[in-house]
This record gives sequence, structure tokens and C-alpha cells, in this order.
Amino acid sequence: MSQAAAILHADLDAFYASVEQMLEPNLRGKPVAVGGGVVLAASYEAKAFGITSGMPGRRARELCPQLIFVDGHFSEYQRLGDAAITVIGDFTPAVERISIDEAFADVTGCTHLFGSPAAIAAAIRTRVRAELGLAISIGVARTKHLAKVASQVAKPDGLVVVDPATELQFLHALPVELIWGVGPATKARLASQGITTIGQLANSRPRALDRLLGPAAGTKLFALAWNQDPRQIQTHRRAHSAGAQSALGRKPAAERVFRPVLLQLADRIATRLREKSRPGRTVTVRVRFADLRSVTRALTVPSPLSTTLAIADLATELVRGVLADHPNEKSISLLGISVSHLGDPAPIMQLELPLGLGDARSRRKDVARAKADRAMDAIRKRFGRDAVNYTSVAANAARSVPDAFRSLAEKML
DNA sequence: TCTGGGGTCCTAGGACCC
DNA sequence: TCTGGGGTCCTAGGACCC
Repeated sequence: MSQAAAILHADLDAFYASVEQMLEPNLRGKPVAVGGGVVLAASYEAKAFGITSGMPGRRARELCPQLIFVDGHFSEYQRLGDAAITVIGDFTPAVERISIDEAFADVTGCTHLFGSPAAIAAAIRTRVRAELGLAISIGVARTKHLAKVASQVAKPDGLVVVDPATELQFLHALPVELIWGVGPATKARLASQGITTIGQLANSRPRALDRLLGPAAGTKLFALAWNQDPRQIQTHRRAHSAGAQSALGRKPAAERVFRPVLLQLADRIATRLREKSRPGRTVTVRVRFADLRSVTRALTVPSPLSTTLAIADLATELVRGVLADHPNEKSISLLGISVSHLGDPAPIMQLELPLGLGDARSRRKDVARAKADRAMDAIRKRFGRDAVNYTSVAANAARSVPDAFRSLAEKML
């Protein structure tokens, strides 16, 4: 692999379920699902029955009556995910973590210390297996995209090293859906033109792809089909938005129903924003109706927000607007809020004060709200998250996913 | 009690400015 | 009768990923 860059993509196999099987030997070799009401993660044995994450527990039981449901050991997932990334970090500082169980690394500059990229990948796999008891699949290639493709091909518990000299042969034989960004919709569009392999994609006319998928997507996909991927490893990535949502089953589309939910969602988001001093300017709500169609509404304000009540009030206004525009919708099945346009980390009190906007009264209100939030944050810091709340926790906790699970999915702000 | 939750990026159209 | 053109910001929706 002479001078070519060597990128590695490492991915813990069926992570949550594998941790459960590692912790409890009786579960090994058996179909396991983490969760209950909804499947949060499934073991390979369970996936073989068609069980996927997000699937309702009842449906999963229908597909696989012997399926074993377990409560998640969420703090273990965090610890083990971190530990696996640390192992990679022992070889190179150029690590880009994608999620709790997945990372890219650039090992171009450390082969003189640790041997070939293939040897490094093998060493990482050995260490993760020995130290954590988990299988981690790794792909090695010249670009991020191809490394990711290779790790998918390597699964389960495998290593695939793609030689730059034969990379196009390798890539072109694979189905289009292995390309990052090709999901069901794009796959179907490509299939309508007889394109099912990456090789066929590579040999398509660029203009035709642009027409089929739009100029940006067409051009990007064509480049990826030729393994042209300019992306570098980014070690420090910040989130651009923070959100929270909650499925409601089927609830009346009434303010007495949606206001408490919005307050709770806003609380969850705003707490995180304040923690990292990253207030946001745009608030987006999502309302999903009973028939699963969903609508979004957004509003951008001049001065950044991070108080719970400011976000909750804006969200409430937006949801009122949605419902006013859909007078025939009598029930809602999900509510979500997302805050974007996040500022750089900065002391929030100063930013929170409207810059010459609003009257004295509204300014006083903002100050009071910021104070109340700080008090709440402080109490929770000492006594735990549930020590204080805007609404009764019991009212909503019933069917929702554990907080610990939500936290795992949160990106670093 | 009949489809989870946290994110990213792209597109298209409109408003607005110069 | 005709009606520029680029840039930026915002909103709504869609596709996708883990």
C-alpha cells in the first residue's frame, strides 16, 4: 500500500445485543432483543428472523416466538463503546467517532510504528476481542467511503483490506445500496433504470444520473462509484442541532395534551444546550398525525435561546399553527422539537439577553426564566434528573423509551 | 396502547438586498 | 412588450444514517 492514504472504518457488530450476550453467556447463540415495547437492538440471531430496531415488540414476538427480551445495560454500552474507541486511539490520534459503536481512523502516518494498515486493523480487532469480549469488524481502504463499504462487507466479525490497485474491481461488483447515502428511495430509482450494482452506476452517463437523482446527489454518487471521496478524517465535530421527540400512541390534538409534552421535550433539549453553552436560534417542531403523515414548522429568532420556557413557548405557538392549518386532524401520534443554528460555545447569560429587542418587561421575563433554569440545573446536578420537573413524570414515562437510551444517541454538542 | 429516537444533508421556492 | 442576476437567509419536506 505504498503512499496511498490508509483509512480504517471500525464498527462493533450488533453492538447492544452483543454486549448483552457477552455479559450473560446464556444468551449467546440465541435471538435477543434489547427493549420491550419497542426493539431497541437485535442480535444477529434475531435479525435472521427479520427483526429490526424500531420494530414494535409485539410484531417482533410474532416473527420469533422464542425471542428473548432483555433490559439494556445502557451504562455498559457507553463504557464499552468508549473503550473500543480508546483502543483505536492507541494507534492514531486521527480518529473520527461517528456514533457510540463506530469510528473512522487515518493510519497513514503511523505505519512506521505499528506496521501495515492491515496489521493495525488486525491488532485492533484482537485487542477489542481480548479486552472487551466484543467483535468489531474493520474495513481498510484508500478513502473513507470505501473503508466503510469494506467494513460492511467484513461483517460479522471480519476484516477486509482493499488494495488500491484493485479497488474498483472490488467496489464495482457490489450492490448500489452499500454506498453510503443510498437508501430504499434511491435504490428504487436506480433500479428503475436497471442500475443495481456500483459498476453499473459507474458506467452510467453522469447527465442521466443528475436527471434521475438531482444534480447534487447524481454527481456525488457517480464520484463515489469511482471511489472519489475527498472527505478527510474530522477529529472534532460538533452537533449542528439538538432535538427530542416523543411518540404518543394516539392522543387528542388539544393544547392540554401537547403543552406538557412540549414542555418536557424543551426541558430535555434546553438542559443540554445550557450544559454546553450552545443556545440556538431556530426552533422546529414536528407533528405527526394518526395516519403517520408528519408536518414541520420552523421559526428563526434574532437572539439565541436556551431557556426551557422560551423554547417551549415558541414550540407551542408553532404547534398551534400546524393544528390550525389541519383542522381535520383530531389526533396526533408524535411530537418533536429540534433546535438548530446553534451558536459557538459562549457564556449564555449575555447571549440570552435580547440585543436591544423587546421591551423592558420581556427582558425581565427572560432574565427570570434564565434564573429559574439555573436553579433547576443546580438542583438536578445535586439530586439527579428527576428531582425537579415541569410536568408529572409519571404522566409520560409509561410508554416512552428509557432516558438512558436517548442519552446514548445524543451527539456531542 | 398498531411504527423509536437523535441526528445529517439536500432541494426547491420565496423574500429580500444590492 | 419586455423585466437582470447574484447572494443570503429562511421554511418545508424528504432521504438517509446509526
